[in-house]
Amino acid sequence: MAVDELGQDICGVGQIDDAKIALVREQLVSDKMAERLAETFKVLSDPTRVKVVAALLQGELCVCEISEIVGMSQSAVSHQLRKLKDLRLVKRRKHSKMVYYSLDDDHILGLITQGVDHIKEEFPGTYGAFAMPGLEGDVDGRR
Amino acid sequence: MAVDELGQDICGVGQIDDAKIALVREQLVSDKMAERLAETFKVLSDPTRVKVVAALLQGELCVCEISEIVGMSQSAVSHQLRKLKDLRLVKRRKHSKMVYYSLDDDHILGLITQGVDHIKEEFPGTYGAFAMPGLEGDVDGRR
DNA sequence: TGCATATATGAACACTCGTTCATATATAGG
DNA sequence: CCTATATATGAACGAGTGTTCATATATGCA
Repeated sequence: MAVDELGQDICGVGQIDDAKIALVREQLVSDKMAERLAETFKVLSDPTRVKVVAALLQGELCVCEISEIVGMSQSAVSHQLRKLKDLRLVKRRKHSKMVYYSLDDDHILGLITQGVDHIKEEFPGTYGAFAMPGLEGDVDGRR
Repeated sequence: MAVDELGQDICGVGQIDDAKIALVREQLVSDKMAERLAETFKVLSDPTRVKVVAALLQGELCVCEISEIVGMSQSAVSHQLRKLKDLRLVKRRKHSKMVYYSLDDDHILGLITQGVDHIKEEFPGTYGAFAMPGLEGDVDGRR
């Protein structure tokens, strides 16, 4: 039976509890993976950064273009780009005075796509233009 | 040429700027979608919630089982389950005194899978057991 | 060299978040 | 009824976040 760290009974559902919990724990993500997954999702947990990433799905852009597109100050965008870069969602390319940012790998598109599909299923409705490569879904979220 | 709200030139890269920015903006996610995407990712941006979701990938669990599995207090888990439920990542089923939680739809597995693939590409290495359905990747992240 | 422009960054602020603690609600069993 | 158990929740605390503002760095051009 499952007991807590004080040795008291919890969740009195029978004697197979311990085995079940041990089994689930065995198959669970490691602490390190859970932490890195959380970090990765956290960097996409801000509307400004989502917009930046969505804009970059269409190709590389310099900082001031991104700033114009998402409607935020150059400083704010620069701070956010650093976070995206630290978590390796975007990479930089310098050319003369400008710095061009682009997506670092193609799992980013997959993450956004899964997120969009989830939202369209849970909150059906139209969300405006969203016809980026690989995301040409209709309003029902089917493709 | 792109100008800021004061009418000053920015990003002096030529006269096609305005058109490019307008084009990217047209294809951009809507404000509402960006907000909802950020909300969805935010709920996965905490290691405790990631572990809860990962545990539920193996099937439904009651609160005290989840509490045991992730090693957190019943209260903390209950608070987090509410957030997961508000964002419709999990759903509840009551039976006598217990409440059983399970994943709400199958995009959640997709989100975790994409996240894991991204992490295994950016930070190669072993992350312990992670052999949940659909996630039987080797240490290189290939399948 | 000197000035303008593109980007980065540190400090500071209001705001949000996750946990703990205490307590409330609900159900089962006597 | 009363007690025990499973879960939910409000308050409060420290920790962290995103923005703005001022300023620093770096590059291009005259």
